[in-house]
Amino acid sequence: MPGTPKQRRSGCPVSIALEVFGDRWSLLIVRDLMVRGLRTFTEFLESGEGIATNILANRLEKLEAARIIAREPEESDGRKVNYRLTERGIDLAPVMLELLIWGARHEEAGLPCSVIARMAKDREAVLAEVRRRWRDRDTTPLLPRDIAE
Amino acid sequence: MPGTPKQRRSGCPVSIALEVFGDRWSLLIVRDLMVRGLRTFTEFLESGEGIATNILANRLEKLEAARIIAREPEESDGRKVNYRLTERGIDLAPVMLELLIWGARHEEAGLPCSVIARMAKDREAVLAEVRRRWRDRDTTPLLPRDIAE
DNA sequence: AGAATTTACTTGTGTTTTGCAAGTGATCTG
DNA sequence: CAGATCACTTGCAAAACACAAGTAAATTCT
Repeated sequence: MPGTPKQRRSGCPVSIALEVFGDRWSLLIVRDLMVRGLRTFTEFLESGEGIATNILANRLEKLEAARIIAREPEESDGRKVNYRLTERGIDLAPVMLELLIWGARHEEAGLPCSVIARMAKDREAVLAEVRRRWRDRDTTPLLPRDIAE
Repeated sequence: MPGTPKQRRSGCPVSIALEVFGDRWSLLIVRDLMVRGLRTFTEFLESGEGIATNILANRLEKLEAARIIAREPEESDGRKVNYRLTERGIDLAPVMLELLIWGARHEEAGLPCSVIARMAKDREAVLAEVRRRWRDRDTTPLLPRDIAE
């Protein structure tokens, strides 16, 4: 039945959050929007993770339905669609930062230890900067690609 | 083949973290261990999310392989196996807390606003308490079940 | 001691989700 | 107008998942 609301597994906020973006791809799209400054379908496709086109389309749809991202067709080019984070989306910044710190600390990631240490130490400053960029629609990547890998 | 390393999609720490626990169930098991004080297969099964036995077995196996949890058979009862968080596992506390805050703030969760506000404000204190409980093997739930829902 | 119960799983089956390749239509560029 | 670009959709095979049932070892009951 279309329109049937999915039932929640439990009232736990963690469970609810995972129902929305608990999969291998959703948060990577959010990451691309949040720290890499990507905005279009093709850019996400080429971001290096190897997501398939149908899955990407499906995740964009779900993230939009969850009001984490919004789609806006570009005026200057009718083919393009720009995706951007909503307020709910940018509020995922702390989650993203902690994921980054955990991943960098516990797995052999490409980030130098100094960068990780700084991020963990200046948590609030990093988050403020992410939020500022979002407000100002400043899409320069937070981490240069050669450092971020 | 067990022990065969999966190839990584990218060197990004976020991507690496999501490869390990980017699904609907893994972090719920970590949550049960971290804040609810659950430790056995049956307890996880009955935690209210409705995970199937084969999936639970599979996730426990994967989390153990990722060294996020460890299994130790109980001495006093040869049938039981206790699972516990490793150091890598307890280091997921900040991720868990931010997920909790996001979920509670943005979705209609069962938590009262006052509890959320306190958690967000006393972040460091909450994390210290979680870590202390882990060190002391204190398994009393962080949140009473009637509040945590 | 034997029977029933508990515990931690495994196995089988059908459904859903995913990954891959190819294709489509609208728009833009040369 | 021809070809390229962009954001997708479609078809199909493979993998993951959900559900129900079953199993083996350890423990408790009688």
